[in-house]
Amino acid sequence: MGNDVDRAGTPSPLQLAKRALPDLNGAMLRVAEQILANPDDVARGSITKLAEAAQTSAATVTRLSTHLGFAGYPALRAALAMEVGRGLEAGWASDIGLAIGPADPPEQVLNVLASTQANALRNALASIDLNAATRVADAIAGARRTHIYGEWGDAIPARELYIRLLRIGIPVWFFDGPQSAQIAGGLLGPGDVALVVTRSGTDSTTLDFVRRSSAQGALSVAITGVVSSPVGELADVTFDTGTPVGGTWTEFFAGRASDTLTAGLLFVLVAQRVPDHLTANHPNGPGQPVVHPDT
Amino acid sequence: MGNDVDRAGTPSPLQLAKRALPDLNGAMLRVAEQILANPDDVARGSITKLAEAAQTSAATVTRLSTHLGFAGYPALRAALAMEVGRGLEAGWASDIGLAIGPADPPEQVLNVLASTQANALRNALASIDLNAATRVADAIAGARRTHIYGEWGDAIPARELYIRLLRIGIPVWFFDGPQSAQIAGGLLGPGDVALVVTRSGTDSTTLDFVRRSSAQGALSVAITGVVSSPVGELADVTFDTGTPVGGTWTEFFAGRASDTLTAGLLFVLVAQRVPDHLTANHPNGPGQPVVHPDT
DNA sequence: CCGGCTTTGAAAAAGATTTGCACAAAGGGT
DNA sequence: ACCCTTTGTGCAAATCTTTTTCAAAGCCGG
Repeated sequence: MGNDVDRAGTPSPLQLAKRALPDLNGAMLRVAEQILANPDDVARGSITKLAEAAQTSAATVTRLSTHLGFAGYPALRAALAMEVGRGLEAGWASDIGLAIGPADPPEQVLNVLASTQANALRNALASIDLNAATRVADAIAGARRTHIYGEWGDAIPARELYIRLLRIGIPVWFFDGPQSAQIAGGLLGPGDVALVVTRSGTDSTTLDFVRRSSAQGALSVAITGVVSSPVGELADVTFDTGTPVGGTWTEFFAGRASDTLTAGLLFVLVAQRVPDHLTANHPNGPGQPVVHPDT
Repeated sequence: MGNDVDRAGTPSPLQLAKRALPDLNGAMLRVAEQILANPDDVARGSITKLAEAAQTSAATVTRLSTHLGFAGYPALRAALAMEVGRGLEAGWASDIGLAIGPADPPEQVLNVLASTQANALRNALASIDLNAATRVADAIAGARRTHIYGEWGDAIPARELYIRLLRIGIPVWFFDGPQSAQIAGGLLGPGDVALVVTRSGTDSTTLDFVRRSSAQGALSVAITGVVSSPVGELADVTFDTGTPVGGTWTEFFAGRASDTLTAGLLFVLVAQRVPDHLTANHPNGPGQPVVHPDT
């Protein structure tokens, strides 16, 4: 997924300029230096602005552009703008690891929350086992019963998945709490699915539910941040959401985001396997999305 | 709302175009669709190429550019190029308009889900009014009662905020359903806070709750995707989460992500205002996060 | 000091972008 | 039904940007 970015069409103007630097002198050198000094302004401005900044004529800028291998100045500028955009994205998501403190200003809190979660999404993208997801979606789509279990905060993505599946006609139930774990586990049988969300993978009642479900012959599925945790040993399928557990705010929000993404993927895959008549007559109209915005 | 802009740097042309889509028709609509369809080509081409592709004149393209809030076509093109660059860096397509189809392979589903939500986070980053967030956090931290209301899918971020605030000792309750709307609204008084999550901003029972709460003198707060909706008129504070409502899967997931981010921000700001003794003795240890990972 | 070579900027030419204007279509009030 | 305002559109002129052309200026080995 995330690889291959580099040779995606346009070459990097900054690298080209830097590499050409030793071979340049005079006016062209000044232009190249301007580009390297503040690519952001160059990407937004015109050729005359750049020429003035480099104390030369527009003709020289055009010459440098073709010298670097571009079709002309507009081509260089476009490539430059894209590279600047890449830099923005990279810088934006690199705030991770930054903890939120009690005295941080709102602006920083929001920034860290957003970038942390975006980064968590990217990690999840690389970590989620798609074959397993396909297998689980098949199982849920064909199951007599699907029971979803999640405690406290883990109930958030669990419940979200529950109401979404419910909406498209899947025989699904949501449970939490120790008594529920016993009852819900006992009700399942072969061909059924038991799905739990547990960030730490160690919650005892959640493990109890998994154990009972497996004993009844159901397929047990866990969404967790720690594959090597007890739930990873017990469950038939364990999803690594790509974000390990941690004690800081940032890790905590990141974990929730990645769990939610995993649950969202499972929902879409199940929805794709549901007969049209169950999903077609929603307010969005047939042919349109298989899910109502309210879900 | 006037604050934003700075945090996000250049505004996202794709997002702006998509948002303006419903208000457009004829030639301008065709231009906007072209931009959304292949931003990559547009970022590299000239105004006349785009005009031809949209079967219109260059003048119309200029008009659309200014209509979207840019200084002119070059400004739009530069911003577009940067956004395309961001997408390249992140390893996913910058296609905001991409929808999930019933037959898409799991790999693509996951990719679109993740990229859509990441984009939504960035949009939320630019849209959320931090002054309003500070004001609401102050109100919740000092309120006698805080009531949170959300129906169906909107209950997900609402309930998440509820259990988090509950965990740190805030006198908070969660409600949904018509009867609850009446009762919960009537219980509030001056100095209290009524907070609703409503993606569309039009749900009648949610509006009922807001109306009753305001009548009792409570501060009413709405997290929504449509500021110009009924709830935007009624509520004292309305948060624009940066993702408008829409009927496609991608817009739907994006909306949830941006609402959740907004709710997360509010939680952190409230937690910062809570006395240490309520948050210090958690398993994470004092000095460390104010919230337990389970929350 | 001279001729060939390269580099450079000025200016013309070509192209891109904006603006002014007239016209046509759509909606609203009488 | 009529007129009037409003809005959107394309054409064409005007402005700005970009490329190309061309001559002048600097450099270097004879």
